[in-house]
Amino acid sequence: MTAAEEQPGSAAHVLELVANGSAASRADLVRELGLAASTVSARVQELVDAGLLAEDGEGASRGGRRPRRLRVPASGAVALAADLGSHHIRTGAVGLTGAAFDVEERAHDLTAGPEPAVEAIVGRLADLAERQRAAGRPVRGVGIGFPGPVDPATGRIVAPARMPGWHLYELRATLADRLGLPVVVDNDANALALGEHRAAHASLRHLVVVKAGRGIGSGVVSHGRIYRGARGSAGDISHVRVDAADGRPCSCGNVGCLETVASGAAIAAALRADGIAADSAADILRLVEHCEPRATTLVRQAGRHIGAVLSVVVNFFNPEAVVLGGALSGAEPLVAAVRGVLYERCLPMATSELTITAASGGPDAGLTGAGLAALQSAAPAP
Amino acid sequence: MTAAEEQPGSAAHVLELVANGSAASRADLVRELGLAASTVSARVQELVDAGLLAEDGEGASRGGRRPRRLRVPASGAVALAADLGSHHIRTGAVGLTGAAFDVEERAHDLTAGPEPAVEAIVGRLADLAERQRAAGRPVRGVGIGFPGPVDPATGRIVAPARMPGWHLYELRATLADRLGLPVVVDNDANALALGEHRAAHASLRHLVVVKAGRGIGSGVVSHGRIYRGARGSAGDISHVRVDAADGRPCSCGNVGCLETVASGAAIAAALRADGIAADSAADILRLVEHCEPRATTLVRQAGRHIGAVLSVVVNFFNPEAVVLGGALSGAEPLVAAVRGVLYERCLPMATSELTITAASGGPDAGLTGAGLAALQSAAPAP
DNA sequence: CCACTTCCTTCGGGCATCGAAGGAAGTGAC
DNA sequence: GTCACTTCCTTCGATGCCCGAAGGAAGTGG
Repeated sequence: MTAAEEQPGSAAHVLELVANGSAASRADLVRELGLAASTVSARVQELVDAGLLAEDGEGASRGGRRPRRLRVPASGAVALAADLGSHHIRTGAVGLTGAAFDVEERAHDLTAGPEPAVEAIVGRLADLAERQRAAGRPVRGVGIGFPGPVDPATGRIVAPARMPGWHLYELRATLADRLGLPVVVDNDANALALGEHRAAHASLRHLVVVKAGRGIGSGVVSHGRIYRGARGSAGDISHVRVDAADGRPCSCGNVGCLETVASGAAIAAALRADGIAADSAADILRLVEHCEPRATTLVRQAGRHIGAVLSVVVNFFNPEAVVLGGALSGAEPLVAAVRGVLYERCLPMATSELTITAASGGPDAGLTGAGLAALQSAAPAP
Repeated sequence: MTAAEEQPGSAAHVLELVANGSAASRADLVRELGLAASTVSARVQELVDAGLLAEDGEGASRGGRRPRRLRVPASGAVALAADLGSHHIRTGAVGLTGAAFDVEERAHDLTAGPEPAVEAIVGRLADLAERQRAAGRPVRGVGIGFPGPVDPATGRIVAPARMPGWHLYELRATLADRLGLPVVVDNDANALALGEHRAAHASLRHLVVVKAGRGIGSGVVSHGRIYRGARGSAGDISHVRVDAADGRPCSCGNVGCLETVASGAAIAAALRADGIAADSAADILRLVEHCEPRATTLVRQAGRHIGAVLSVVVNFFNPEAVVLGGALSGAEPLVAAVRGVLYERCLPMATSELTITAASGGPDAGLTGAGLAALQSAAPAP
């Protein structure tokens, strides 16, 4: 029932099923994987021998012998992860279960260019690596979520809006070099999508995860994996033209983009124009929670615009769920507006079994996703 | 370089590579598949023994021994195919190469309900089967392209607009029963997408094929295969709301859908309202070719509306190509308008290597796709 | 306590693929 | 012409993955 990874019954796949709770015993794995019991047993044995999996007492009987429960050992491997925002760097260690340890967020202005950002990231992650190793957890790799387009094959940043100096920056190579670990760099929305998929929707095959914060991004899960499209830019909904934004110049160089009316940055700017102090998405959220009417109106409007664009996506892509993440997804009016527009505009066939929900993975979902991506790409062999 | 089918080196895959011209010898197959030469040889031998593949003289040397050329034998298996339109039934036999034989189109009003349509289809296909068998070509199955939503798992028609009596009709089961052959039923746009992909864009992985005729549909190829989404309704762009259609009631029960301003039916209705006789998409095409200004304007406008919707799709899905098919794609102004809007509105990253083109598979592309789908689903073993 | 279920392992065997080795046929330099 | 080299394809073990049968261990429920 869970996302396929690589081969249907590979070691990595087994590990994932145990880590995310889909399977807690060999018998569960047999049911999930559809492989012969002997095959599963052999694979589990390998993983136990390699220290990547541990037996952990017995589970409840289902009418026969009790299963021997499996779990990922506490001393299991971790990946270091960093979730980069335009104004912060969030770091942490992510285990195979998707749990994040030792999470820390610091303010940092990414627009100041790549060098200071790399210094900050390397500093934080090197400390983190040391602490993890001291705690007996081997560090397998590094995952980075970057708030802009990333070429997934090379780990290079491509033409990010509003971040001069980053274009074609070799972020993966640089970090790999500095940290001496394999590094995976992906778009932040893709990281969030991966994290949400694993944390809350592991059984779904087709999923759209929207990250609504200062900017707007989306990550697409198709057939249980991140879908990137031809050039790696799939999931962009930020620069779709909407009529309500007619003529407004966008950071992408075009005019009338969704981002210019529905992003956190746009809402904050509109509030400031009305003399209401607001800078970040968190500020907006606070205003909405305090029932500031102007903020609520703007957020609801943003939700309607996002919903209008998503209605095309839902009809076209026919996902099983639309998950709203990012700071603004904490605002109920936004979620309600998106829901309303989608149910009103989309085909009944596309919405009849569609889940529309705010992200449930918490503030670490993006971090988790970046870490899981790194763990996944690192070979599970010891 | 070609679409993956099932296992990377299955018999069906080998057959497909030879059929579509990607490989003409065992050595080519080795290069395409990345398998060991011995493995490929064994698989080819099986297919030759089964009569599904034949040796055909020798090819050109590449500096060593000449390869023994492989081809699909003329007496190879075919599938019967039917491409259903709201007002016609087109039938033919499709070989593994994607060539269609014995094609015939008859007028038939599908809105009259399923029973007369089934009679017409069975009549035509039974004749066709007899002729093919007489010519020594075994008939492996039947593929149907239906102009409405199809549940791909069951081959049932689901809630087609404007076609009372078809809802939940068991088209696959009925035809399989009547013809005594395995039947595949799919949406006509999906069939067209499959046909176009094989005929002209076999090396592309992500592709959107729009069918613009009396209605508007689209078929999506992702990772080289038809993408269906959660409920099989993926690819719908017809019922996206566009502002220019504000308030117009649509056959789907909603208002303001793309279909109400950009479909062949809508254009024809607008022309009739202006006193210009037009009924079918073919009529519109004729008017455009005769430079009737009103028709040209309407078609260009339709292209802009379709382009606006596709711009969302292109940003989100990031395909390698957008292919415009269906009768209206023969109108240059429509293609030009779609191109213009896409290049204007989409992200440079999404369009920089995007191909936007009219379908090249000819009028039989949909038929071919339906037939290929049937051949593909029928096991290649004899 | 006895039949039945579930869980898991051991063992032999099937099947697909691989790589090495080599034969057949061709090219091109000398 | 001939000799080295290339390409094409086949034959023949060897290997590795997976399966199913058989069976032991442990529990449940009548």
